[in-house]
Amino acid sequence: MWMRKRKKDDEEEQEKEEKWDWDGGDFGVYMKEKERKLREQHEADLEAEGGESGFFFKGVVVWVDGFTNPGRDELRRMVYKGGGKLETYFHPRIVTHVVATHFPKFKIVHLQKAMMSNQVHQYVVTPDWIVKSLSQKRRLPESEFLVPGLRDETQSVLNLAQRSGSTELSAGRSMGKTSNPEPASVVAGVGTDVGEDTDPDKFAEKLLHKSTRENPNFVRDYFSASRLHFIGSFRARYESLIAAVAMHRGCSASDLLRTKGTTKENGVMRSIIHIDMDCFFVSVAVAKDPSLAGIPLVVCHQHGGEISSASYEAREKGVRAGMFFREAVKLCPELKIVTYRFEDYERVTFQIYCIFYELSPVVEAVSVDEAFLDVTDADLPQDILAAMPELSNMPPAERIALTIRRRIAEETGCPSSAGIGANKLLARLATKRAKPNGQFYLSDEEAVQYVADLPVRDLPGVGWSTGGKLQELGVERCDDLQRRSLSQLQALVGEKNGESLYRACRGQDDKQVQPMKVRKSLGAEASWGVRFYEDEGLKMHDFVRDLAAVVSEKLQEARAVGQRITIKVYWKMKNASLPHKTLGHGPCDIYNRSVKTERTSDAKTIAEKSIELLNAVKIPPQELRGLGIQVHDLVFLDIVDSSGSNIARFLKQSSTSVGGSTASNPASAKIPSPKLVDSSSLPSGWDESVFRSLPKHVQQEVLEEHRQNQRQDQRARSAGRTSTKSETRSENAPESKPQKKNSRRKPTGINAAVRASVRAKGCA
DNA sequence: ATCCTCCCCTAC
DNA sequence: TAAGGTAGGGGAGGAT
Ligand SMILES: Nc1ccn([C@H]2C[C@H](O)[C@@H](COP(=O)(O)OP(=O)(O)OP(=O)(O)O)O2)c(=O)n1
Ligand SMILES: [Mg+2]
Ligand SMILES: [Mg+2]
Repeated sequence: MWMRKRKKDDEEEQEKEEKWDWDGGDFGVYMKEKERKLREQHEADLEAEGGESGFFFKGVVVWVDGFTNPGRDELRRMVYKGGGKLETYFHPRIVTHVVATHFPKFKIVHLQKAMMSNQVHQYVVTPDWIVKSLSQKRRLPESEFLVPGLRDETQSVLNLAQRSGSTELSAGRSMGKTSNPEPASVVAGVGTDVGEDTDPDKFAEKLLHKSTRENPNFVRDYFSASRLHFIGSFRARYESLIAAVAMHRGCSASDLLRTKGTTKENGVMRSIIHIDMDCFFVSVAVAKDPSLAGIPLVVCHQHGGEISSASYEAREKGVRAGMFFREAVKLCPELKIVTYRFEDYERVTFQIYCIFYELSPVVEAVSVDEAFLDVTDADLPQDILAAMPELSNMPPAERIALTIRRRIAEETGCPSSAGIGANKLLARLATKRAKPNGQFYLSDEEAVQYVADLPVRDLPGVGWSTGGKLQELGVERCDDLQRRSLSQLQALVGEKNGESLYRACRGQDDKQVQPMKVRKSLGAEASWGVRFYEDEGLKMHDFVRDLAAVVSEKLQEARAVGQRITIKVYWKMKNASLPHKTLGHGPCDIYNRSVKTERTSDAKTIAEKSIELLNAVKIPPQELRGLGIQVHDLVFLDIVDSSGSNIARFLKQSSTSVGGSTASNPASAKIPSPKLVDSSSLPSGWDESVFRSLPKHVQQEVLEEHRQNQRQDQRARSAGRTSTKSETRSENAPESKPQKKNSRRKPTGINAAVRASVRAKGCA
C-alpha cells in the first residue's frame, strides 16, 4: 500500500489541546520563581568557585540567546569568574549584555532601530567577547564583538545613543530593502517537463549531490531548506521569540507569560480571538513584491515539488498546500512559483507577535502565523479608542481584532483573518469562515446551527483517518454527528476523543488559552535525501552523528538533559515502487527503538546510543530511507545544582530547596495529586506532595537512588539512573513488529471533487 | 484500576 | 532552493 502522510484535503486550522496543567501555577510565576532561585544559586556557585579571578565583569549581566559555542554553562562560569552574572530570562532592567552567535537578520535590523531611538540598552555581542575578556582578564570593548550585522552598521551603538535621538538610519542599506522589490525570484509556471510520468530517479540522479550519499553537510543543508523543519521548529524558537518581543516592549519575558486565560467556570461569557495570516508564505512574498498580487501563486522550491502555501487565486482552481506542483499546474496552467524566504517569515512572525502582545493580555502561540488571544477582560487602550471614533460602537473583542489586523497590514503588508467566539473552537471555526482578509464573530446563539452545517472534516482533530471512519458510518456533516450517542463515538475513536468529538460537533469546548507549555520531548529527523551504498555503513554512522549533534544542540538550547533516546528508522519496503517525491523516502516500514540512558545532552553519547539502536535494527545501509532521534524524559537544568542534580537531595529539603524541574514538575509548583505511593513508604523528611508531583519515571529513579544511597550509605553519588538493565521491551523482544505507516485502508468513497471544491467565503 | 510502552493521528 | 519536520494527545494492549 502506498505510504502517504500528506493528505490532499484542504488544510485546516489546528487545535492544540493542553491537557496538562499545574493546578494553579502559571508560567509567569514559574519563570519568576526560577529567576529567583537562579540568582540564589549563582551566589552560591560564586562562593563555591572559591574566588573569582577578577572584577572586570563587575556590573555585567549576561543573557544568552539561543545556542552558542561555547555553551551557556561554560559562558556562565566565565562570566562569574570575572565578577559578573548570567540571567536565564531576559529582563531589560537587569540584563546589560545579550550574547548570541546566530542572530537572525530581522532582529538585527530591528535592534538597530530600537537602539537608535534609545529603547534598547543592551549590548549584543558574540561569546568571544566573554572568552577573550576572560583570557586577558579585562573587559574588552564591546564594539569589537558586536554580532556581525550590527558590527558594520551601528558601531558601539550604546555610545552613539545619546546623540542620535531621531537620526534616520544610514541611508538605504538594510532598511531600504523593505521598499525595494526583490529581484525576481518568480519562476514561470511552466515546469520543465512536468506532467509526464518521468522516472523520478532520473531526476534523483541529478539531485544526488544533495543527498547523504554525496553531501557531507547534508543534515544542515537539508534543514535549512526544509519548510517543514522551519514550521516544525517554531515552538523550539518560541522562547527566543518571546525574549525578542520583551526586548522590543521593554518588559521581561515572564511579564508576557504571566496571565493565564480565563476559564468557563464563573459563568461569564468568554471572548476568544483566533487570528491567522492569510496564505502566510505567499503573502510575505507579495508584500515584498506587490506586482505578484492578485495572481495564482504558490510557494515551493524552484523546480516544483510540494506546495507550501497557495494564494487564494490559486485556491479557486483547486490548488492546495501539500499538493505537488506538477499536479497543481494541471489544475491551473498559469500558476506561478515564488521560492522560500525563511528569514522574512521569521521577521513577520516577530512583528505579529509584538502586536498580539501589545493588544492582548493573554497570547497562546499556535504556529508561525497563528495565535489564540483571550480578550475576555480586555479592550483597546483609551488613546487608540480616542483616535478611532468609528470603533466606538463595536464590541471590544471585535475592535481589538480589527485593530490588530490593521496593524499587521500596516507593519507587514500582509492580510490576516480573525475569528471571535466564546471558546477556542468557535473562534477557530469563525476564522475559517472569515478568510481571506476578514473577521467573523460566531455568537453562542448561532453556534450550534452553524457547526451543524459544517462537514465533519472542518472540526479540528478530525483528519484524514477519523474523517474516513466517520464517512463509513454515513456521517458527513456535524449534524449527523450530533445525532450519534456519546458511547457510539467513543467506540469509534476512543474514550477521550469520542467525548471531544461529541462536544465539538455542538460547538462546545472549555479549554483555556495557555500562555506557554513545557516541552516533554525533542528530536530531529530526516527522511528525504537519505541514500547510502551497501558498503557505506560508516558513512551512515556519520549521518547518525550529525543528527545527534542537532539533537544535542536543541537540548542545550532548552537547558535540558534527557533520559530516554528513541530512534525511528525508515526502512524501504521490499519491492517498493519509486518514491513519488524525488529523493523521498517512498513506501517504508518504520521501526522505533528506544533505551533509557543516564541524563545527557551530549552529542557523543546520543550518537553512540543511537548507533547501537540502529545496529540492533540491522538495516542494510542501502535500504535506509530516513532516520530520527528523539529524546524523552527531559529534566530541565535551570534549577539543578551544578554538581549534577540529585533530586533526592532536593526532596529531602523543604519545597523551597533546589532541584531539577521536569515537564510535569515545574520546579517549586506544589501539586496535590492522587495518591500514587503511600506516604508511609516515603523516606522520612521527604516532601510527599513534591514527590507525588514528579512524573513516574522520576519517582522511580528517586526511590532507586535513595535505596542505593542507603545501601552504600556513603557520600552522595553522581545522579542518573543506575543499571536497571536494558529496560526497553524493544531491546529484549527478539522481533518487534514494524509500524506500518497508514496501514489503515484508505477510506473509500471520499469524493475528490467535494474535497477539492472551494467553499465561497464571506468576508466581514 | 492504573501504569507503561509502542504506536497512530493530527496540526502547522 | 526539486529538501516527506516536529511535538503532543491519546488509544491498544500487556504488565503490575
Ligand atoms: N501543508 C503545509 C501547511 C502549511 N505550511 C506553511 C505554509 C503556510 O503559509 C504556513 C501557515 O499555514 P496555514 O495553515 O495557516 O496556511 P496559510 O497561511 O498558507 O493559508 P490560510 O490562509 O488558509 O491560513 O505554514 C506548509 O508549509 N505546508
Ligand atoms: Mg495562515
Ligand atoms: Mg496557520
